Amino acid sequence: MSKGLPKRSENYSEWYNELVKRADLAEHSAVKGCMVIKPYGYAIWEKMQRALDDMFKATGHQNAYFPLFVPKSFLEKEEEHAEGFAKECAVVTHYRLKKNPDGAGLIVDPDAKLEEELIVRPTSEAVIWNTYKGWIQSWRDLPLLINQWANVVRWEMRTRLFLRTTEFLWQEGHTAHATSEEAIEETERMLGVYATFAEEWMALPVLKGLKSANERFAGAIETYCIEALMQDGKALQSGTSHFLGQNFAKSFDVKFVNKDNQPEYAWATSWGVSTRLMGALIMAHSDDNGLVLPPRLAPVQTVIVPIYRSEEDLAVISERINPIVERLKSLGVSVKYDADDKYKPGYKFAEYELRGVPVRLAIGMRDLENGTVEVARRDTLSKETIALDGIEEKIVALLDEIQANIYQKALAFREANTFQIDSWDEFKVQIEKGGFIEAHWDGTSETEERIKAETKATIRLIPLETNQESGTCVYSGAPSKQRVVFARSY
RNA sequence: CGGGGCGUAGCACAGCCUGGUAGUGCGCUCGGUUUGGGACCGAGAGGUCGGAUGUUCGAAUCAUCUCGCCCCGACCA
Repeated sequence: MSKGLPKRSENYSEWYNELVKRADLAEHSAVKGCMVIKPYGYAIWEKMQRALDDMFKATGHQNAYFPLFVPKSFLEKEEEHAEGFAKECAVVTHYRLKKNPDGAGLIVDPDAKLEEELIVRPTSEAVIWNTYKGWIQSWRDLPLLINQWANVVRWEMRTRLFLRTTEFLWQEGHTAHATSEEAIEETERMLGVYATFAEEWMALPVLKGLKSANERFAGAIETYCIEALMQDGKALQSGTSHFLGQNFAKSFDVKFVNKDNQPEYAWATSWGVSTRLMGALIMAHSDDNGLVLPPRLAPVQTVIVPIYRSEEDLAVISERINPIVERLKSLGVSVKYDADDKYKPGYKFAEYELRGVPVRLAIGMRDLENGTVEVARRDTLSKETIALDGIEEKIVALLDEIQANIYQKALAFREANTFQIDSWDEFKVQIEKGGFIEAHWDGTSETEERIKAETKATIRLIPLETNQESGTCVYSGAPSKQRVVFARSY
């Protein structure tokens, strides 16, 4: 048992906040709304980055880097885009400080006012499409498939560690294509990459779909998304992929000459996932004892704790364990042998549990005599004593089993918390309990807004793969062609 | 922006109402005993009480102002 971690059932958000801090993932910084990602949390993010980056490269993308600052005039060019982000921009107005002539410290030098304000990027469409103007002339320059790993700033009113911070880390893909069809194909391809990553690496089942017009990215023709269900019954948008049409090409005058020697505007996509995925990972799997990490993203997949009374005992145990550590490493398992004398085994057990290490081995003199080892798995909290011989292969198999089990558990949770609702009364009752609600919707923004105003539920997505099933809108009673997914969300 | 809370040792907090030697737990240092689910004993080190001003013989404590952070809302691709 971990000391004093709040219970999910009693106060979910306090549980989340405490867990993030206690598991050493992140902490609040001295700067409002901004967090410090600590080494253990960053190690998980790095594993996510690595896996995603490999997937981007495998689908033909290259990394590049664009400026942190966006001149205000660039941001203004795409009107909807500008309007969508205007309310949450950090603005640089000066470039110099000076000694305070009236006292101690520094003041902003009034003589150092910028001619044009710079916006700290909330996203990079503007600066990137301004750049693409110089890169794209001919159909031969297309498709242009670029990704950037970066930080962005969105001045949200209220923040939460990982889920919504003023500054956050993400990747943003920005591609340019010769045809609408190609761009849509790209948009859908990257949504698929995100879904695959969520399911295979994060062990997080996600729904794929389209956003309604209200929820669409500012400046997009169509926004695709993946949505996951958290343990408190709220939805979390975990990734988005946008078909931007020719909006940005027109705003930034990015034209190419096609094979018929005719000028055309390029077609665009953008897609991103952020450190918010860390929040999804934490909330989807963890329990009242702490973090539960899927093995594929765990910085330490297996920890080995020796139990000993004397230095001599430890030497004997280490002699037996060291080759096992080497063998595990050669099998690609990230393993830590924790022979640190500073803490007792009980402390270590609790600590590794809190940090979500998938597999823990404990071995003492008693085991050495019996040729056994105690194997504890984090996902089920179960322990068993098994033969030490051949332990390496068993661990490799066990890690796979845990990865699959965590996914199945999350999937079962989502299925148990997905409801088809056909009456407004039932809708209002169910939304209080949480979960995904599949209901008919008449397709109008007005209805969507009224539902939101009355229940705080939003349309999370319009499913991509769905049985076309006609019905009547759960709110207005007007005809509907398919069910959409409602939920309260983060 | 509204509501609430907090700012005192590295961390978590008490003390404030009723002004008078700045405390407790964890952590840290040293010594010893311990080690199969967060060990114990002993001895130590460590604080401009967020900041400013005022009241007072005297302010962590009272008053005024101010800065900052957190939580709940509103907001949010």
